[in-house]
Amino acid sequence: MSRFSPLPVAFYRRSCVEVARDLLGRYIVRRLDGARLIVRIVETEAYLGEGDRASHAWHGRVTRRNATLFKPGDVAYVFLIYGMYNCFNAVTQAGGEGAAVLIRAGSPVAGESEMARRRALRREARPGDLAGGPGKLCQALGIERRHDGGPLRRAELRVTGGDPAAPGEIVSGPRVGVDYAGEAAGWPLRFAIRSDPHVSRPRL
DNA sequence: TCGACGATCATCT
DNA sequence: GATGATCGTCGAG
Repeated sequence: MSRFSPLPVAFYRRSCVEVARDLLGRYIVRRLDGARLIVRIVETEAYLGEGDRASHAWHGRVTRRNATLFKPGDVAYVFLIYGMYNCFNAVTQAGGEGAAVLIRAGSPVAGESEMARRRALRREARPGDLAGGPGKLCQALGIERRHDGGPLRRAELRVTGGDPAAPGEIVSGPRVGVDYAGEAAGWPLRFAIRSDPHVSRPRL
């Protein structure tokens, strides 16, 4: 598999946690107004589905907002958070389970100046400024609600083979921003490439 | 119909 | 460390 060919459907139809780890190092390739924006995924979080209180699929509840979560793997789940930012997920597993992987951070590979423009940075970019957080990443890559439900294998937006992280350089810890989720808040479902400067805060 | 809230971020102190 | 921005969605009424 080459760095720029889309990951096959079968890649996503595995356990959510497995996919979350395997997505580290892969590329998100975004075609936008003739430009090509690329980031390498350096941080992910697994959201397991109905048994996971932090998941939008908690309790198996299906609503208009989260319907995409229950599709079979290989589609994007994009939702608006705090009225201002989007979050980009890859839906995983066979379908009907509500399992997905949140893409929390990426390291810019190509199109940095366009990303900086989209992020409206007022100062020189420091590591993590462009895509070091789920909201930032979507802003930098122009990922919006209209991508919700779309396959991750289109020219407009795709996830490709990239430069996968070695298992030994993967670290894990509790997920960010889910303190309300009781026991699930402590589950080590956040994954990142060790010491990568573009990983979001708090650092793992 | 309405009130509460969130898988965040930038900008303060 | 604390706070305000900002709005679609959900579930209660």
